[in-house]
Amino acid sequence: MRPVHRTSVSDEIVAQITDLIAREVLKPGDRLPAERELCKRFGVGRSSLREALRSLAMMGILDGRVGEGTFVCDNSKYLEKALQWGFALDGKRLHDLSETRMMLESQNAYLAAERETATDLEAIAAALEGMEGALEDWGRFLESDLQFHLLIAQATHNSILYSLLETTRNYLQEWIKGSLSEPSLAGRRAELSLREHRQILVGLQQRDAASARRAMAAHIRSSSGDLQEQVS
Amino acid sequence: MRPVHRTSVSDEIVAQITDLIAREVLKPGDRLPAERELCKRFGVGRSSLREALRSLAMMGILDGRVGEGTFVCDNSKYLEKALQWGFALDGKRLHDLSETRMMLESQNAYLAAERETATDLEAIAAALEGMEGALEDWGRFLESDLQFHLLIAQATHNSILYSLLETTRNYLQEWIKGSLSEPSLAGRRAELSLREHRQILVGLQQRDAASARRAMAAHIRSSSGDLQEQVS
DNA sequence: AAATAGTCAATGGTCAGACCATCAGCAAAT
DNA sequence: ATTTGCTGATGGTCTGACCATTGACTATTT
Repeated sequence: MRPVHRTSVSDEIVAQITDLIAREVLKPGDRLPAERELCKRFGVGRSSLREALRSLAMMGILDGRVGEGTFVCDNSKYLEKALQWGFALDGKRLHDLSETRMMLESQNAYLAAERETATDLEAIAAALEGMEGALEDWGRFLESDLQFHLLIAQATHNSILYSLLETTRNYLQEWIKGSLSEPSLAGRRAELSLREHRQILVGLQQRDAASARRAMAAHIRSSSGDLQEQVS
Repeated sequence: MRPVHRTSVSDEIVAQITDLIAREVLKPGDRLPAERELCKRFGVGRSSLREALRSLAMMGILDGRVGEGTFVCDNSKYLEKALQWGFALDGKRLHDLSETRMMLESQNAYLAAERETATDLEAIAAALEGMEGALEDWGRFLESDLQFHLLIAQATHNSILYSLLETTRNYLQEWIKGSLSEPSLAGRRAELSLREHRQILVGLQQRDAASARRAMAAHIRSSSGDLQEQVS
């Protein structure tokens, strides 16, 4: 004898729909049949169907619009949305997250240097210019800073690494913004950041992967150091 | 004028419950009030409440058991569950995943060598012995293999890195099992694997982080190489 | 002819009530 | 002390209803 297979109706519906999306029978932007129609097709009640649809909507896979219908969301947001649930952000987690980011950023710089296209480089350089032009505006400066790092991740042409970095950065971003809000420190930090970013860009432009990684690691280390001080 | 704030009932409930968990008012293992009771407290219908609970259950945050109640799941499963949704596993994704794993495993070996406790080392060594004793049983061999890698991740004492590796491994595990099912290749692979694992363990035992990382990278490279051949 | 206002059917969002299978706990029977 | 059967509570599911929103269509006005 073996444990019997217990399956709930809504779980099955979720599985079927995700399968349809994975097999590209349903593509991003597509409209699903109306709920009452789906009930008949699946042979289930509307409650169970809605519990499935709502779960998928909460995960960023589907999007229900009153009076219009239910649509398949853009794929690229899956991982990010999914990751948003699951962090309780205690002190230890924050440290772990910081460490994970360090590792992601360094390796991304390395891979980016190997794989970047001319377009990638131009965009990264533009982000750096944006930082230089926003030395007086801390908010805009941070925005360009974030862009710089995300563009490097994009240059790895690895969608998973990009998603992971995007998520970890998003979590840390608010914290960074808050911790470095003191004007005196912000000025020093901005200049330092700028120098470090230039180093990274040099490494990327020369397509020197090891150098790019080293520069990125140094930058994160110095940046994290300032943050740690603020907190501890 | 500005766009009005549109919020759905179940979204609000999800937000409230996750907030309660984040603030540790609800701790893992705790039992929530019965659904009909929660309806009264939130002042909503049972459908909306259930859509919220079901979404949280699907994300691995809650667990509903018939006749018993709804319980808060163990925190550590958040990330894993969350990551399960969001992969469509096409060819490119598989490559990206493989590359991400390479990076995680290498860095984990490095960090583990720096932070591992005596207990960690014993467990890792035990897993290696398990592999040696299962050379004739491919299934058990792979099981010990997986354990070996997970224990190293655990030795980093970074919960996020552990979760990430666990997830990527889980995705690749089935693929590994299927691809290396040919008996002839399996034997060669097992012996090679064993030698490489011993190298890693030596690095860990000497607490030589750089050496451990190098050995792990070599192992993953050789292992991935065999897999790539099988697929391409 | 064009722009505006009104109508209407379809849709997702919500609610209330009902029934079922399952489980924990307890009492009665063995 | 163990087993059996009962019972109430619970999550899982179904049904039918009502509401607010949306978009297409129609009638009205300019």
